[in-house]
This record gives sequence, C-alpha cells and structure tokens, in this order.
Amino acid sequence: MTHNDEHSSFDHSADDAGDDAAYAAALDRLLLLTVLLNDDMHRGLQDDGLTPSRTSLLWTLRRLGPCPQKAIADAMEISPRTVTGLVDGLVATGFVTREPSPADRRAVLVTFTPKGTAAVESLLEQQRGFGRQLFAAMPRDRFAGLVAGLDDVLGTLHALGLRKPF
Amino acid sequence: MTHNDEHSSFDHSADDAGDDAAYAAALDRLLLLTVLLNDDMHRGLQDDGLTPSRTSLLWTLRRLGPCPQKAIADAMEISPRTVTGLVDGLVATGFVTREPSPADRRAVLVTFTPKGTAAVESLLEQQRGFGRQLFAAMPRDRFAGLVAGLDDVLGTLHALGLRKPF
DNA sequence: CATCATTATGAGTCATGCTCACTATCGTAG
DNA sequence: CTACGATAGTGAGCATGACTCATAATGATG
Repeated sequence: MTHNDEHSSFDHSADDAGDDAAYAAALDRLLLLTVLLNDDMHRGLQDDGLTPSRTSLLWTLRRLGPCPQKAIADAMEISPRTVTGLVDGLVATGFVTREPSPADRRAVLVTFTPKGTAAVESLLEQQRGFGRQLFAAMPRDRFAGLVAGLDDVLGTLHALGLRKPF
Repeated sequence: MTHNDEHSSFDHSADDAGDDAAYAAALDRLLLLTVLLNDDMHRGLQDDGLTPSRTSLLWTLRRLGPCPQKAIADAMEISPRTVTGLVDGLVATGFVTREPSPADRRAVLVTFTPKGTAAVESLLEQQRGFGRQLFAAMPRDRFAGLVAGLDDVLGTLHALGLRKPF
C-alpha cells in the first residue's frame, strides 16, 4: 500500500502528507496489536474449556456479582436469548449455576461455582503475567510515553462517541 | 504459570507491586482499545454489505492479487472449506468472481469485480480518515512516544512468538 | 499408465449472534 | 382484588463463520 502521495506539493504540505503516512503507520501498528492480542487471548482461553463469549460472560459476572440474565444481557450489550445460550453452556461445563431469585420468581441468579471462581482468578493471574512480559523490559520513559499516547487515543475515541458501557 | 518469583522482598518490592499495577492498567488500556477499534471497524463494515470475514478476505485478495482459494486459505490461516463459503458470499454480493485458472483446471482464480475494487479503495480511504481523526490533534512528542511504545510492545510480542503471518 | 497429491466442495457440527412468539410472573390502575 | 400491560426467560428458526471428514476432478510424477 501507500503509493504515497507526498510530493506534488511545494512548501509545507509535505508536512501534511508525511503526517498522513505516519498516522497510517501508527494505525497499522494499533490494528496489528489489536489482532495479535485478540488472537493470543482466545488461544489461551480454549485451554480452559472456555470459549471467548463464555469467558466474556464470566468476566461480566465477576463485575456484577450474582444477577439475573437480563442484567448480563444489558451489560454485555447482547440479546437476552444469547445470554440464555451462553449460560446453558457455562452450566453444562460447570462454571456457573442458575439459582432461583428470591425476589422474582421469573428470574434466575447466575452464580459462580467454585470452578468458575477459580477460572476467573486464573485468568486474572494470566493477565498479570502477560502484563509483566509485555512491559517489564521496557524503559520507564517509553512505558510512560506509551500510556500517555494510549490515554490520548482513548480520550479521542471517547470524544468521538466510542466508549465502553460501564 | 508464573506465580511470579518476586519473592516477598522488603525494600524494593513496593516498586514491583507498583509496576505490576501500572502494567495491569496499561494492559487494560490496550485491551480496551482492542475492543473499541474492533467494534468500530465491524460497525462501519456492515454499512457496505460486508461482513468482517469477507472484508478480511477482500483485504487479503488485494495483497495477493487474483489467486486460487487455497492461497487465500493459507494467507488467512483458515481452512479451504471456509474460504469456499466466504467466496460464495462475495460472489453472491458481487465483490469478486471465480475465474477459471488457465494453468490448473482444478483451481479457480478469485478476482475482484469493479465493485470489489471500489470497496477496498473505500476502506483504505476510511482508514486514512480514521488515522487523521485519531492522531491529528495529538502533540507530536506524545505521538512519537506512542509509536515508540507500540513498536516496543510489538517487538516483545514478536520475540514471544506472536506474529502476523506475512 | 498407475499412483499419489492437491483443489475445491458437499455434508455435518459447533459457537455466537439475531428475531419472533410464548409462558410465567410482576406491578399497577382501577 | 382483578385485569392488563411490562418484564424474565426460553423454544424455534435463521445467518455467519469456523471446523472436520469424505469425495470428485485434476495435476504431477515415477
């Protein structure tokens, strides 16, 4: 890509074209990182008998505590029907249980089993280890620069209306 | 693995703990960015009648030029059968055609239609615009720090064996 | 020419997502 | 207290995208 159109300008637009190319290169890096991190997470996941979506549900459940499926659906921004399916799978594999809700006989409370709790703790620990692997060898000022840049980008995305719900 | 051997030392372990928290925060930012960028790309895609996987195939095809499905399968690291399905969809929606291969009557050459070419060009342009939106307002030194940090992380991932095939 | 490898695909499975319709229950207006 | 509308969960059915296994057609090679 990038039969880049610098040139064709005279005094200062070279700056603009150079910026554009630099932006493209930076965005390429971000997207590549996106793909690599995603792939790595998903690869590690299935070792535990967990699929990406089910893991995401577990993660959400950890944040919410025992709760009805509707709350999970809202938090994950997926349909209640999909939550039913994911919880089905997690119940079948022993990560959560459906407990009757004391307050509402229509609802169930999705609740961690000990295995589910252990799985989430394990994921947390893996993430800590991964953070160490990624950043421990990085010079401190470069690390600080990275975090500042990421914050800037996240702030920009937030301003553009792209945000995570919570 | 790696219930880390920081060993509970006294004098400087505060540093280690602080680092760990900083690493976790940085990783959180990276993962959040991962999710946000992914979501945004997929959202924009379906406006064009393209699914994420089919778009990925188009992107690969742009890199490879007209080629048999097996080449696409290898490049995308998915099974040939899956490529058949994706190409089916792209043919049905008019983005590519299956041309007979002159050299091998078993194979077909997946080839862009004008609509397909236009779609990829449009995606490229969108990406350039997105890069500008993300980075144009960022101070130059912060941008440089971000890129340096990203390169560092990508290098580390590469060293860990995580890399993109191409 | 016979055999083996390769290309694409049919058939069948699984995981995620969706909608629509339905039951059971809740809450509230009357 | 009852009747009605909202809410929680699920059954049925569909689409996408990934996989495997089997198979037909063709290529390549001894």
